[in-house]
Amino acid sequence: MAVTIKDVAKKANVSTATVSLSLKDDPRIAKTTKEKVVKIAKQMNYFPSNLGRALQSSKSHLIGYILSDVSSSFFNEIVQGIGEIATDKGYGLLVGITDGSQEHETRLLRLFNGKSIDGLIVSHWHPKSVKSLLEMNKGKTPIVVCSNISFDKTIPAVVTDNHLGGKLAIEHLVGLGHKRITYCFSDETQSRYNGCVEAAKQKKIESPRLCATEKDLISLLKSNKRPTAVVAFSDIDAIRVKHAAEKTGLRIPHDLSITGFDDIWIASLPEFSLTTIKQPQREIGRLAMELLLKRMNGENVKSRLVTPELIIRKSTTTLK
Amino acid sequence: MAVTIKDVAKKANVSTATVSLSLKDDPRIAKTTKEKVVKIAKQMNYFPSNLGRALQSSKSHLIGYILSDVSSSFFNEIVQGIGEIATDKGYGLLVGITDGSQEHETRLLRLFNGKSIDGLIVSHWHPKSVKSLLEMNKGKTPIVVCSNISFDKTIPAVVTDNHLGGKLAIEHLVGLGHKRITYCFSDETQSRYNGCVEAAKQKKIESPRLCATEKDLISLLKSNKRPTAVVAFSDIDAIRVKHAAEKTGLRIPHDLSITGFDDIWIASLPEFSLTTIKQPQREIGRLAMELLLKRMNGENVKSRLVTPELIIRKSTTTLK
DNA sequence: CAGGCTTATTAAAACGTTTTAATTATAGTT
DNA sequence: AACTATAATTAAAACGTTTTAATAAGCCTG
Repeated sequence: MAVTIKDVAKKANVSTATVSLSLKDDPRIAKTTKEKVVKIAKQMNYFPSNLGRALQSSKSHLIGYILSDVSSSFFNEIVQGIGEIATDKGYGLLVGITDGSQEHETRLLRLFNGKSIDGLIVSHWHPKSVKSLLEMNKGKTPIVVCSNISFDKTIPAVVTDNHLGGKLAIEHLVGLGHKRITYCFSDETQSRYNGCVEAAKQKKIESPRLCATEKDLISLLKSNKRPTAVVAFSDIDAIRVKHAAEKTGLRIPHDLSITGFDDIWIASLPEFSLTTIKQPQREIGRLAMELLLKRMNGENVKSRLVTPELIIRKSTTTLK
Repeated sequence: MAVTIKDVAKKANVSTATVSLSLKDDPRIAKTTKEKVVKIAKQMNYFPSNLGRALQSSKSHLIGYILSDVSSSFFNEIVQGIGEIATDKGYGLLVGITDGSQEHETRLLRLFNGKSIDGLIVSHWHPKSVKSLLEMNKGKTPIVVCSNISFDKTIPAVVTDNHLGGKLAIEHLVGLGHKRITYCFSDETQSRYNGCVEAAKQKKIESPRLCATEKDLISLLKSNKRPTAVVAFSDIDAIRVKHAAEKTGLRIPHDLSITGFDDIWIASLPEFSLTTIKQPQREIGRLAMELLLKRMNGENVKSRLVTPELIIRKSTTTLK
């Protein structure tokens, strides 16, 4: 089918070894033959098959990325960041999207293993997969976690400084005069929430209370000691908060200030104009890939915290 | 490193051929040995390397997907559809995101070629790539186009029936009493717009006029023969239209009805509540992958039109 | 000009599979 | 017991590379 190194060798009247060496400009072979071979190879439109190469070097030049079903644009940007660096360095990016179920994920892991990937980036994993992930990592397939806390201290992660993010949100709100603040909704890792708590302590306001569901929030908003501001876990959550507030007749930001997290694109639409803590998504992806490349290169790398940034829009205002 | 077929063969005291055959349950080899081999293989945690396999069969079990920089969630869903089927059938999904530039795209194509992909799905391409794409397709790498008209009649495409989509929008609006309708903004392939034109003719209203920019739209809206409804090319465009209308003091849907296209997730938010023509994104992805599989299997397949659906929300209303 | 260095090239093995054709073992007939 | 048919197993080649160690060719040097 495709033209192989043998074809080139035959045409050039040399051995395949000579072709191989010539093509990587090895000093051992004579300049004149090198030129001849290179010319012929180009002429025949020869490209080395990665299959042969991979087999021989046991390097597939493939890296895997696992994320779970996400419709939000957040991970889109991350994939793009990873892909940029990967393509740049000649790596193919194998993406696997799980639905979060374990079977799906094991299947994916198997598939990746079968493809002999050289490295793996994960943004999501099932608790039951941890053992096999750890095994891969011990073996020949280094792993880095992207935009999530790591499942094991030996696996480096690239993640936003969520603690700082939480602090930024609280400091902003306190600066506007808010003293009673609620945190919505979930925060599995607690780090954003913890940042809020710490900042609240520093600013000497009462610790933000956690609110897990819309229903809880609504009854809270109807009570007479209702919060004047909400820190939401994400922009999506912020929108949920907005809807809940509006349902109880509260106006944003007049009656309730809201901050989001992420700065996904809709946050800037006038309908929301969300004050939010921006994460540099694309950069996170690029960084994760760069770290992985280093690990694949045998270097020892540390986790990286990336700095979030407060974006002030119109969903927060001074307390009257 | 990893356990190979030879290791298994040695341990089981048989040849590699026997192992290979046993593992695929070939009738030629005796039940008892088969069982022994399978047990040992499982025990040693042996998985055949796809590299060796691919080399020998010249099938990499990898398929490529090329899309251009998209932040919208639209293609996210498509990737997911493709990925579902691919993983299901044991194929790895190699995704390449281009920025639309030709260099980037040729680089990607090279990369994919090097990885010996078995098939390719494209949602976007640069005109200059057409030649190499056609070459691949002639060769051993079938191509299908996904969610875009095909660049060549020999390449099957999976795409929404845009013409019908346009018609649905117009028919809905005419049903509400609208007679003067504008189409915003772009429509490279014209098929949605053409659908509108045809429906307008059938319904005997004046042909919708095309409006290319916000500026044009705003002056149109300010004129005394302003449209009472707008058909937007996409949901994103619909939002742009909404913003432009609001800028001129018009209220949606009272003063202006708007229809979108796609039904991306934000369309259903109360802030927009967009009447729109829904495309089954995930389904499109799955279909594209299925078609590709067939082509890879040597079957001859035809392009597929998928049927869009009118979703009525609150951005359209009867003409007073 | 025999022996010793370089320099340039190549044969052959290796990577992990699958597959074809050949070999060996087993059982079944006379 | 000799032969054949059948069943079970395997040796070896092939896929496309890279790399190591060996060979060949050329040039000095004494």
